[in-house]
Amino acid sequence: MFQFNVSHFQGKARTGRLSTPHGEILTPAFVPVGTQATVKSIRPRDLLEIKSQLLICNTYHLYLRPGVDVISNAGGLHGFMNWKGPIMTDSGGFQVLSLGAGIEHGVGKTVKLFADSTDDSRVEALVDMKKSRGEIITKEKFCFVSDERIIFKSHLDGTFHEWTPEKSMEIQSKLGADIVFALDECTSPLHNREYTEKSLHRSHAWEERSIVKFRKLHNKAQEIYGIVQGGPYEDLRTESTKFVESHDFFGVGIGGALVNKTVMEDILDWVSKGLSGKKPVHLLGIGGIDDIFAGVEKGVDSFDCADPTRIARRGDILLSPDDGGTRKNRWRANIAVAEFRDDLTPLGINCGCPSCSEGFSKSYVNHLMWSRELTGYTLTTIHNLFVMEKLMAEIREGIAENKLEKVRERWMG
RNA sequence: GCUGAGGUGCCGGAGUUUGGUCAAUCGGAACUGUCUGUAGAACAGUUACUCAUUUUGAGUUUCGGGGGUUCAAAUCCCUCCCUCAGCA
Repeated sequence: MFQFNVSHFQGKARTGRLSTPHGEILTPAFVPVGTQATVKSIRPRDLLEIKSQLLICNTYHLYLRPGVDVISNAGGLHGFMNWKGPIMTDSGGFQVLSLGAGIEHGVGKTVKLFADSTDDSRVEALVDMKKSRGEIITKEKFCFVSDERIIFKSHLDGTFHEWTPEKSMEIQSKLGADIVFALDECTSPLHNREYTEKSLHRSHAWEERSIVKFRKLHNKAQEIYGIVQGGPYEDLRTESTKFVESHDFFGVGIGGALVNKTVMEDILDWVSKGLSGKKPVHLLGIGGIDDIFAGVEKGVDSFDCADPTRIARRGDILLSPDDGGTRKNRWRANIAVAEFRDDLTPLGINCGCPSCSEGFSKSYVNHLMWSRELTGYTLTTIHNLFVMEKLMAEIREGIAENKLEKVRERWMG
């Protein structure tokens, strides 16, 4: 049922086919984020129309609401959300960061660090600086970690929930995604070497418990990815890659990789050296257009990212090179600003996405955004995901024809 | 023409009774920035001018126009203009 076959290589970049019980995924693939069993503001039929192949939903959010049994009784996520294609579920590991140290450190998973940020003294100096400016501390954490378990404090109602790797597996089994992730701890870019190393070994222990539990569940309709952690430290990344490769994981996830752009490329480089090449590789949570090229060229097969759908709801539309997207403008334009109020051209003049080909103008979407009208979010979300799919299709074709550099040149300049 | 109610920053709208802590509460809007396994249809900052600046800052011109009282006026007095409602 599960298979991963590479059909072409160009260097480390590769294109292939990932087979799951709910369909095949052409790789490299972009994975829209559907945290709460919906890609916000659009329907499964919209996803089909723009040729999205695989979604990622979030175990933590769905466990809290509507609850695992509701989804299980509906026939799992596929039945519940009426998306018949492949799905992956995150394990809750990211919430360890986003609800825990992320709040404590006052950062998301990215932070503008120095190029040589593997130097702990400089990272700690940055932490001190952020503390002195009052950018750190302040808010209460929602997630607490120990070797044995995670304790979440629900962001919805404040109730406490204990999670173990075993529990994450049980929940993910009931949710019924095609691909599940082992429970890990995603570390903050502001964690030091000592903590990151300790955390890595804890993640490995959790991942071992995850796979033992997962195999015991004998759920043939699912497969599991392990996750490489290790922060910005080469030896830890190498060790972690070896760990995931040598265990019975179907695929490899790379987590916590976007410390900053420079370090991310280093991390991808270190990890790619340790990969056997047989397992599909998913880069967790990263999907900037430049990041995707960086990942593909190191052998990454799939990317999920909340950014295209999130910025869509703010009025930022993605621009392919056909519509003036460049590295300089970060392939985007904000359609909600006043200068577009009278612009009757489509969002992307040369786009061809459902929103643009139906003729919805910048002026109209500007008005919808300005008025907070829901249709606006739908139109921009469809547009942005379409641009991502256009990018991925070009990348796949580029690799197949040994001209990836031309695709890169077209998008990156 | 009479009577009454008003004229405040991009807009709406506080503040005027008890002059100072008012470059002016609050809301909207705009602009800028942030955003990458979604506590996110979010958040932060800016929105009179000049200088200084890591911060606290200093100065100038502002609350319909003009004049006055006062150490000090969006707030008090005089006068003019304008808007709205009712009555002629």
